[in-house]
Amino acid sequence: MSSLWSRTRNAVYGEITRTAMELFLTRGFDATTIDDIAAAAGISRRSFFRYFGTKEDVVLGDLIASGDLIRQALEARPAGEDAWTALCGALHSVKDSAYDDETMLKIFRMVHETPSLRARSIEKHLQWQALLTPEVRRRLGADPADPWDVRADALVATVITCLDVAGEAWTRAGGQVPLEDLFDAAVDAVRPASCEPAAEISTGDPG
Amino acid sequence: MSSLWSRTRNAVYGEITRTAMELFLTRGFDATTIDDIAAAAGISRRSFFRYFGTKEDVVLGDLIASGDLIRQALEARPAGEDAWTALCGALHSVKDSAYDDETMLKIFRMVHETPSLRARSIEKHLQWQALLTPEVRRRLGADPADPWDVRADALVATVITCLDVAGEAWTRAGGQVPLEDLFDAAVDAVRPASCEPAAEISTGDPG
DNA sequence: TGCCTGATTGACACTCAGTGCCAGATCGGC
DNA sequence: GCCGATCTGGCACTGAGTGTCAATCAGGCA
Repeated sequence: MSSLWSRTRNAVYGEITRTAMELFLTRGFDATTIDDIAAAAGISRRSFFRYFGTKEDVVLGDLIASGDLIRQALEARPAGEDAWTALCGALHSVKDSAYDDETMLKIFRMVHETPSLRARSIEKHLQWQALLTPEVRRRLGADPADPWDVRADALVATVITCLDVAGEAWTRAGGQVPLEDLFDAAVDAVRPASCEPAAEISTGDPG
Repeated sequence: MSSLWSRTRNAVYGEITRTAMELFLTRGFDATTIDDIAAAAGISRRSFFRYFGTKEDVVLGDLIASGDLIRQALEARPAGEDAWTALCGALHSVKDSAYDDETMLKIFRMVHETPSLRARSIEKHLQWQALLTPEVRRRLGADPADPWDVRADALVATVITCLDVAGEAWTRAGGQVPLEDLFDAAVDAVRPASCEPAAEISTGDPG
């Protein structure tokens, strides 16, 4: 039952996020203390930590949630599709709305320029990797318990890294170029279209 | 002149590293405070921070130094070589000696299991990327100021990611397989040998 | 309506990382 | 032996994050 308790909790969660993001974007991430956030949101310092483990999680909280969406998108891909194509297709489903493009650009820049945020963002991406690897292993026909088989890990990590690179270039370019295009360019630089599908389960007729 | 001042400094630096690493590996990274390290090394708490910016830097201090070695190795690669091959070759020159394999395994595991260490390790790798990208851009013939060209960034980030994946697999496998082999396997999974050299400056005779 | 249980909250105290400041010691050159 | 530069230790401070405890409040039950 998600009655008053959890509804209140969600409301407070959203309120903290809104308040904190506004402070971050105006006076900067490091210059905003948790006392500032708590005071502005009308809660106690201690309560803040009951909603967010760290200050960084306020900014990157949605990231881990979208990791699960990507996993679902990956599993929904056609069964015969090779792992690389499926992975790229699934990553295309990352649409962090909830913010307009200009705000998104500010947030990206902030994450990019703040070491602790940058690091935590990458940690989240590592969690994505753990989420996606099993399905890729399955598609590659790899033994799930074989620690020597690095193919799936390499593929997943690479594609996510391409997304990172694209995001970085997107901020550098001031959001002038669609993120998708940059992602595609990064992916194509790593594995040109001329490449035949990497490791495939088999039985596939070429084409 | 690197006379007494810097010689003493280097000696103290090494002493702190040795002492701290011993504490880390016995009682754990998080369970070791900087006061512990300072006391064991016979210096003041304040002086510790004159040698290391953070506690993590004691463990990962050599990493940033090897970044420069990789850059040199990359620049020393044959001029005609395609960027991908040159990058992989340069990465092979990462040999963190100074520790035996068993100690190395413990350190890897510690870094892997400690979030703050993991994060900082990734930050260092980002610094590697910034170091290596210019040379790769040069090899690709990219405009140094063009923020839209993501090829070099994608290539560098991918190869470094492969090294990460290999390192992770190496710890999972208990160091049973040479790190180089795992790295090669990861690289080959991303871009099979059947691929033709990605983006090349040109004029190269095939071979 | 009144009570009980469980989850939430705020307040206080605490540890620890990291920084700024200042006085004293120490080395190198003169 | 003196002087400037550098290193050192000690002190105080901010800020993140945690443990604890009493007070509060929703919901179920008689």
